[in-house]
Amino acid sequence: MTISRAAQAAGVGVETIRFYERRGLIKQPLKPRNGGFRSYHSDAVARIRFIRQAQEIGFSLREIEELLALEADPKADCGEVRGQAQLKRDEVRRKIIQLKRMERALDRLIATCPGSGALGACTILDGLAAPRTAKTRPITNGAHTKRAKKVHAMKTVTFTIEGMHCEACASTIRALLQTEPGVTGVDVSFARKKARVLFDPEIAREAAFRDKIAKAGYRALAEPQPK
Amino acid sequence: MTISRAAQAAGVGVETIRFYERRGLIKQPLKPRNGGFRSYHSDAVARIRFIRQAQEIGFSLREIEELLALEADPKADCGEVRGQAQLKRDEVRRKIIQLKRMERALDRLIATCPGSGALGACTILDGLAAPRTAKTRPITNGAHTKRAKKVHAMKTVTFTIEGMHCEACASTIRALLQTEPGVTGVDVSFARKKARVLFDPEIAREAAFRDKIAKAGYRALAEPQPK
DNA sequence: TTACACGCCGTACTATAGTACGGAGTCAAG
DNA sequence: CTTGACTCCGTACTATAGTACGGCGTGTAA
Repeated sequence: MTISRAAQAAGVGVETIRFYERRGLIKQPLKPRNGGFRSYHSDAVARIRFIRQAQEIGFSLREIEELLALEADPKADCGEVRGQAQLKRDEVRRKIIQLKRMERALDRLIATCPGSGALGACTILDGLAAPRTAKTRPITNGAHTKRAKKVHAMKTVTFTIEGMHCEACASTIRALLQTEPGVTGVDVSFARKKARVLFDPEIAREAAFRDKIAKAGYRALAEPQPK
Repeated sequence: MTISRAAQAAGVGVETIRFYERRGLIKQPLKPRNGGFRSYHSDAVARIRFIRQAQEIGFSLREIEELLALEADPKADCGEVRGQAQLKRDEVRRKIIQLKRMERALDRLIATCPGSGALGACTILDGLAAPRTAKTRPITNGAHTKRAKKVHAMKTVTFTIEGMHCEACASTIRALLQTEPGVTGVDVSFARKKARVLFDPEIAREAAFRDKIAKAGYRALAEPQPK
């Protein structure tokens, strides 16, 4: 197999193979002494494929080099390879958590940017630049904690919303309310000009909903609550 | 706050701050007209921290620039900012999907790796070198192709495996066999010391299974096939 | 047999994301 | 008022992961 065939088979460019050879990731086949072109074995293709896939899951060429070195080492232990993979996985997991935080921040930003009204403080910075992740509160010793899984009495409140001019506005308000802590259900109707929120009164406050809606440029009028 | 204090607070080097300034990611505070050093506000620190965290989760500086642009100019047309934010959110979602894929791939590798023992049995290296998902076969034009969706006569073969000493060994063999092209089903029982493989005889060969199992350090004895 | 596509090889270039360095200016403590 | 730490600024260098280019040699097919 010529280099271009091998490149094709492995799904990379010819130059990339040469680059890997230079980097020592794959060994260059010898040129036949009677002249002619180097011949690439399908093993080389497998190796290149390995490199690419390992890269895709986040390994750098240096790390891949180490992995490949382990493979070549007859007394290497499989546990080592496994350990590398675990480290990578942890890294990936951390990244996913961060990205989710960012996604939420963007959701919030999108929600608070209704297409009209002041865009107040943007929340992307808050979303990520959170060295203060309040979640990291000290873990109290289970034996001492009194707080049993409390039965929450959920509450519903309905607002009449003024200022919505399309379905998008309703979406905005929906998204906005959903980001409030303690809120478990939201139903906003553009047609009926209503927003209904199901929430835990021990966590969320009605006033916060009104504030949030007002900040987005709408007016929320609390309805007398039936019941 | 001087630049070195800001750098310290943000956890980067002084040169990095200057680099971000040059790149336009953060604006350089003005030098006091009466001479002296520039003064950095804690907002700048927050911004730098944001940049770092966004980078960590896979955003390039260019992308971060765009993210930060969302936060800046509050007088920008809100609809535009919203649109940008939505694009960014989609990007974030794509990143999450990609990372989850990586995580799953790593999980698979970790799960099937016996965790100790000779590398011959390490399925990570095998798993990564596997000719990725043959799904990318060229789509032949339906009208011209003669090859109707051939009815494959699948075949089953059962081996008696010697040398398995725990369930993990069974997993290893399972994973190993699953990577073989043409294999559509694998059932390995540690208790019964058996491996059953469902495969397409036009693609896979029984000998290849035995080889692979042997390479992993087990012995596979073909059983007489009950038709 | 001759064209031309490919192979070989070295060097150079790209982008991203910093780091390092050298010289001049500035501040603040001893 | 000197010294040392720090700032400022531009230029240059580093690593990673390739990609491109130019000149030459070679293999194959018309």
